[in-house]
Amino acid sequence: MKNLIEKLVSDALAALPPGTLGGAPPPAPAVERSRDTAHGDFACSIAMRLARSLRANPRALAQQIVAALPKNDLIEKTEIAGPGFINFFMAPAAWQAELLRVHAAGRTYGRGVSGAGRRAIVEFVSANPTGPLHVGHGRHAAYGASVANLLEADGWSVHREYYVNDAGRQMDILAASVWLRYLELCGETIRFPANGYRGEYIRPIAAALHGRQGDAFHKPANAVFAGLPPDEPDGGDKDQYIDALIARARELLAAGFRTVFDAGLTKILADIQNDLAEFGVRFDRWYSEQDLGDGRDGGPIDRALQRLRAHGHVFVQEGAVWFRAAAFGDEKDRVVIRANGQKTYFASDIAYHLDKRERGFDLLVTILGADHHGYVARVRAGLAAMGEPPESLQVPMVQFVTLFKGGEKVAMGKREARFVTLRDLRNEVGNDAARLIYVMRSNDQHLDFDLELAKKQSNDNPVYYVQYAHARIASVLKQAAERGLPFDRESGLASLALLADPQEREMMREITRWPEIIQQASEIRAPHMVVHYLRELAAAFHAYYNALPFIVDDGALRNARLALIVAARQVLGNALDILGVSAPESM
RNA sequence: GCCCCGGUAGCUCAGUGGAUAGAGCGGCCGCCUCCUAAGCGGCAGGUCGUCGGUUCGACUCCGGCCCGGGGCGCCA
Repeated sequence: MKNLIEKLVSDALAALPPGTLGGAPPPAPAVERSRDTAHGDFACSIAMRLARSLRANPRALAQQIVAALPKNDLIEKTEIAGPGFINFFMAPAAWQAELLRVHAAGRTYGRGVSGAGRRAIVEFVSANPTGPLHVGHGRHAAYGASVANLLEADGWSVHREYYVNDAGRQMDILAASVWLRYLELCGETIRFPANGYRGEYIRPIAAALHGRQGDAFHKPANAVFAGLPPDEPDGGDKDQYIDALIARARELLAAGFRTVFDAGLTKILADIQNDLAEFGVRFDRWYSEQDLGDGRDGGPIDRALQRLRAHGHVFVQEGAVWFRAAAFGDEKDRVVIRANGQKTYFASDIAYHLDKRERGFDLLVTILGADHHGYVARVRAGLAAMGEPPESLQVPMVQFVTLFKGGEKVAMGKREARFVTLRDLRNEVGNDAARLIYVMRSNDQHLDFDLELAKKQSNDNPVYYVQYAHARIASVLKQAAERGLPFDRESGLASLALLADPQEREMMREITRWPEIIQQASEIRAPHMVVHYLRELAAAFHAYYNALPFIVDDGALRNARLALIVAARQVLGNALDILGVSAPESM
C-alpha cells in the first residue's frame, strides 16, 4: 500500500516540468505512515526535502507535486499541511483491496523483494563445542534465526550456518578435561586443573568413553602429573599448566588422544545440535573449522594466504607472518602465522569469510557477541586486501543477557559450571516465551530476561498477549460454526465495504503495515520491530473484540467482520512465524 | 589512552531528519446475564544524560563533556 503512494509520488516527480528539480536525479519519495490520522493515512515530506537544494518554497513545490500526481481511485484526497507535508487519505476501496490481497496471499502476505536474486549467508551462534549452550547463546540463536527469516521474507536466498570451532586449544583443553574425568573412573585420584572444564556434563562423556574403551587410556596419575609446572593454586600459571598437561596427554595417549578428543567433540556438538533443533533453530550447514585446513594444504586458509601474498599484503617479522591490516583500516597489523608455525585465529576468520565469498554469497551476515566488536575492522581489512568488497560483511552485535528471577539476578559464569543452560531455560519458560522475549529488545540493548515474567499468563507477558489474540480469532470462528453460521469467505470479501467503524479502520491500518514491517526490519536486521508490531496488531484486535460483536445476524456484515479478523489472524501467524513462535488455535 | 554499545515516564524499553515524543509494567478510576477478563476503556506521569553546532525542522546528524556496560594478545 505504501509502495503505491511511493510510486505515485515518483511518477509525479518524473512528470514535473523539466528543470523543476534542477536536473538532479529523482530522490526517494520519502513516504511514511502518518502518526496522527488527522494527517491522513500516509505523509510525504519530499517537498520539504527538495526545497532546500532547490531553494524553493516547500508548500509551493508540494502544490506542483500534487498537481502532477497521477489520478488514482484508491486515493480519496490529498492535502498540503504544515510546513509542506503532502498528506494522503486513502479511499475505503484501498483498504478493501489490501485485505483481498491478504486473503489471496495467505502465508506469503507481506513478503518483499529487496533481496530478490541475491544470496545471503547468516552465520550465528557458532559457540565453541566445549560445553552446553547457555542463555546468552539462546539470544544469538533466536536473533539469528529471526534475522535469517526476515531476510528470506524480503526476497533473499538465505543460507544459515554454524561455524564449529572444533580445532584449537580450547578443544584440547576439553579433551584433557574428559581424560581426567576418565582417569577418575579408572580409580585415579586427580587434582583438576584451574583452567579445565569442570562442568558436570564432562562426567557422562568420560563415563561413555570408559564404557566403550574400558581402561584402554588409563595411565597412572603420577605419570600424568610428573614434572608439570605448578598450576595456579600453587602459584603457577594456569595457562602454562594446562598446555603442559595437554602435551603430556598427547605424549602418553599418542593416537588415543584423538579418540578422547572426538568423544568430547562428538557428544557436545550433538547436544548443541539437538538443543537448537528443539528450539526451532535450523542450520543448512555446520561448518567445521577443521575444513579450513592448516595453511599448507590448498584449503581456505592456504588460499587466503596466497591471495594476501599475491597482493603483497604480508610480511615476515620475528619469525611470524603478518598481514598489513593497518593499510586497510585496522588499527594495527596482525599475525596470521605464528612463529611456531601455527595459524592464528584471525587467519581462520579471514579464510572462512573468503570461503563464504567463494561460495557465492553477496551478503555475509555474521552475528557476534558485543565483546567481539574488535573483530569487524580486522576481517573487513582482510576481505579488502583479498580483493573482496568489505561492505559485503555485516556484523550485528548481540549484547549480553542477564537472567532475573523476580527482582533477583541469577548468577552465571561458565568455567565454574554455575551457568544456566539454554535447555534449562527452555524447560523453565517454554520455547515460545524464550524465542519472543529474546528478540523483544533491540540486539544492541542489554537484555534483562525475567523468568517469572516469561511464565506469567497475563498482559505483562507479550507472548501470551499476542498468542491470545490469535487463539481468540480461531475461537470466534469456531463459535460461529457451532452456531451454524460458518465463515463464508466469498460473502465476507464481497462485503468489506460494510467495515467502517473506527476499530475496523484501525484494524485495516495495522494489518496492512505488515509488508512495511518486513521490509524495514529486514533492512536493519531488527526482529524486535516485529515484536512491537505484533503487540500493536494484537492490541487493535483486542480493542475491536471488546467494541463490536462479530457473530451478528446480518450475514454480510458478519462475514465481512470475520474476513477482517481472519486477515488479522493470517498476519499474526505470519509474523509469529518469522520469530519462530507458535500461533495456537486455542489457549 | 583508543574503540564499540547504551543513557527517553517510577521500572523495562520503542522511536533508522518530520507535525502535539509512544508502549508495556507499576499507581489511581471504571467495564464480564454478551464471540475466552490470558481482555478492554480512562486518568496521572517527560528540561529525551549534558553543553554547543548543522537544518525550514533534531530524541534522531556532528563535536565536547558526564555516567553505565563491553573490548583493545603470536588467547579463543
